[in-house]
Amino acid sequence: MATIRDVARLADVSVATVSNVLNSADRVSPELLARVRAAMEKLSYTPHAGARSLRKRSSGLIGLVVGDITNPFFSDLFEAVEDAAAASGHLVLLCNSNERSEREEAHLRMLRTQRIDGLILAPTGAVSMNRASLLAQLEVPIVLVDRAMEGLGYDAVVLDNRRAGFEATQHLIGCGHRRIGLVNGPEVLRTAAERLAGYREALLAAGLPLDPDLIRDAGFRQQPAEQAMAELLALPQPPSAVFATNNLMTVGVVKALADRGLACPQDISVIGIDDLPWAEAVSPRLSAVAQPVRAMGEAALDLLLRRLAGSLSGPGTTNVMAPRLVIRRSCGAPASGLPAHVG
Amino acid sequence: MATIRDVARLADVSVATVSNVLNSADRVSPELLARVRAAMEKLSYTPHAGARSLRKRSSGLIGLVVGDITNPFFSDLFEAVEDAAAASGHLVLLCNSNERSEREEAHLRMLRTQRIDGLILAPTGAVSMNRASLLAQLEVPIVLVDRAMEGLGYDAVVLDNRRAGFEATQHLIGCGHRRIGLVNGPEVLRTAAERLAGYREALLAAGLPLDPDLIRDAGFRQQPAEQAMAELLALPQPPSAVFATNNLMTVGVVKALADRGLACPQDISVIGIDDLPWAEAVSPRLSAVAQPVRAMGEAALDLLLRRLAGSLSGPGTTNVMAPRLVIRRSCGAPASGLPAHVG
DNA sequence: GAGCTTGATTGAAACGTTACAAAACCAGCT
DNA sequence: AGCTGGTTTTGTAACGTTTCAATCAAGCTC
Repeated sequence: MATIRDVARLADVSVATVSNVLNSADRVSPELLARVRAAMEKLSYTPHAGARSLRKRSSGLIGLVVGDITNPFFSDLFEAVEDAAAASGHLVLLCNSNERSEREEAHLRMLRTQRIDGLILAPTGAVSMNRASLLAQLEVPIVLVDRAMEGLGYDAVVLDNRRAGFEATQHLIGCGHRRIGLVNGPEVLRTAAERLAGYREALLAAGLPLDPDLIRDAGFRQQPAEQAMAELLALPQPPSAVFATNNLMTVGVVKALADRGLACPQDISVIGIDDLPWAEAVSPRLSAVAQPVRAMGEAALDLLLRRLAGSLSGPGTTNVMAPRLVIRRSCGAPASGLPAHVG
Repeated sequence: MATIRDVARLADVSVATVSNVLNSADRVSPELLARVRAAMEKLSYTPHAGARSLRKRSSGLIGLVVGDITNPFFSDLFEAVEDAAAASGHLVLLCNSNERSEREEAHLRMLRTQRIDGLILAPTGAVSMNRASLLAQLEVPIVLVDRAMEGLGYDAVVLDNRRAGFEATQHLIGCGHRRIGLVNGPEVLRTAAERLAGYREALLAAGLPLDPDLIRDAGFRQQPAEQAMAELLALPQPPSAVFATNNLMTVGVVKALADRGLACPQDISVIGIDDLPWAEAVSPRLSAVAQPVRAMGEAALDLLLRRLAGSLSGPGTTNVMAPRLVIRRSCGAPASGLPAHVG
C-alpha cells in the first residue's frame, strides 16, 4: 500500500509538502497541489490512520456505548450520532454492552487503547466506582445520554422524564381513566424515579388517589413487563389503563393483553414511552410519548465537539429535551364493563 | 498517558521485555512478568492502538457495513458479529450507509484509512464498478452477508432464499389459499429473484396458476409495500393471503390491512420473511420465515477469521443457511366471503 | 574448565505521519 | 547589488510500538 513517501517521490516534492496538502491545502501553491493530488490519485493513496493518530494526538474516533443496539432507541441514536459525526470527519466506534457491566467495562478499556477523542455513553444500570474510574482514565470529554449520572460533572442530554410521565398519565386521565397501572423500571434509576414522579403528579393534579398496587417494577425489560401486566390484570380491581415507561416494556404489556384476548382500547387502554417504528402498523395504533432521539444524538455530539474545540468548558451541563405526545388509537374511554373506581 | 517506556523504567526492564509480556507472555520469566504487570497496573498503562497498528501490520479492527442499522435484521447481525469478534480480540467498526451508495463508498474509504483487517459487507443495491474497485483496494478478506455479489470471488453467507420463498408460500397453500399476493423486492437483486422463484415453485408444485397481477415490487421498503398492498386489495379478485419478502415490507402490509379495518387471519392471511421482536406481541401473532441471523453473523466472522489465519484459501465459498418457518396465528383458512379462485 | 546449548533479555531499527524550524525563493525597495 | 519581508518548500525529529538479531546467563557434557 502506497505511503506518503511514494506520493512525494512521484510528485517530486518533499513528504512535508504532501502532508501539507493533506492537512492545510491552502499553504501550498496551486501547481504543486495539482501535482500532488494527481500522484495520490494515481497511487490511490490513503493515509494511515494509526500513524496519524500516533503523531497528532487525536484519532478522529468517537466512542458510543449503548446497552442494547437491538433496541430501536439506541439504533436510532447511533444513526443520528453517526450522521452528525460524518459531517465533522469523525468515525463512530459503536460498543454494545448487552446491558452487562463487565462487557461495558471491557469496552471502555478497548476504547482507551484506541485513543478515542471523545465518548458518548448511555450508561447501563447504576454507576460503579470501578466504572467511574475507567471513565476518568479515558481523559477525554464524555457526554451522557438517556441516563444522567449526577456528581461526576459530565455533560448530559436526557429526556424530561417527569414531564413524559406527567403527559402520558394526564392523557389517560383525560380519556376518563381513574385507575391507571404503571409498569415502570427500577426506582434506583433516575429515569424510572422521575417518570414515576410525573405519574404521581398527574394523579395528584386530577385529585386521584395513588394506589401502590398499581405500580410495578419490571426492570425496563419485556418479559418481566409481561408478568407485571398479568399481575395487574389479576388484581381484584384491575386498572382500566396502563402506562409502560419504555418501549421494551410496552411490547411486554401489549403481548400480555393479546395473549388474553383483551382488545385495546375497548377493554383496556395502553400508552408507552418511546415511539416504535411499527406503532402505526399494529392495531390498535399505539399512542406513546416519543423521545426526540435524533435531536438527542445530535445534541450529544454537538456538546462533545464543542468540548473538543474548547469552545465549551467548565462543569458539565445537563440538556433536558422535551417529550412529544403522539396520540393514536390505543387510549380510549374506560371499558364500561370494568369498574372505574374512585378511591 | 503512560507509555511503554514508562512501564519499562518503573519495572526496571527493557521496553522489549514489556512488549513481550504484552504479546507473548510465555517468553518472559515469571518474576519479570510479575514486575512488569505490577508496573502496568500502577501506571494504569494501556497500549496505543495506533502505534501498534503502525508497527504490526494489523489493526485489530473489522469493518461491518450495513444499509440500515435501524432494521432489526442488521442490528441483530451487528450484535452477533460483535460478540464473536470480542472473543477473538477484534473490535467491530460499524458503518451505516442509510442505503445510499455514496455514503457506503465514503465509508469504505474511511475503513481503508483505518487499515481494517477484514470486512463484512451487507451490500446495498447493485454492485457498481466503482465500489468493486474500492473493495479490491482494501486488500483484505471480505465476506458478503445477506446479498451475495457473484463474480467477485468473495466468501458469502446468505439465506436459502428460494427455500424461504417456497416454504412461506407452501404454508399458505397448505392453509387452503389459492390466490396469494407477493410483495417482493426488485428482481434485479438476487435475493428478491430467488424468493420469487421459491414462490413460483410452490405454486407450480400445487398446480396453482401464476397471476402476474399478484406480484408487486415494493423495493424492500415499508411505504411502497403499504401502497402495493393497497393495490392488491383493489384488484377485482384480491388475494386471500399475502407473502411479504422482508421485515420492512411486512410492517407496510400489516399497516395497510389495519388501516382498512381488515382482520388477520379472518379477512386475509399474512406471512413475512424475517422474524420480528414484536411478532409475538401483536395480534394476530405474525407467522414468518425466520433467518438465523445470529448464526449468519457468526458464520461470516468465522470465514473472515479463517481467511486471516490463512487456514482458508482459494476462491470464495458461499455459505447457504436454512430458513426456519415460524408458525403463529396470522395464517388461516381463506375468508369464506372472498372468492378462493381457481385460475 | 572449555565448549555447547538453551532460554531469557535487550538495543536499536523500523512503521507512516506531522510539526517545527530552517532554507529557499521572489518581489519590491533603497 | 544588496536588503527586507513575505510566502513556499523542505529536512528531520518525534510519536509508541514491535521485531529481530545480538548479548547474556546458566546449565550441560566431555
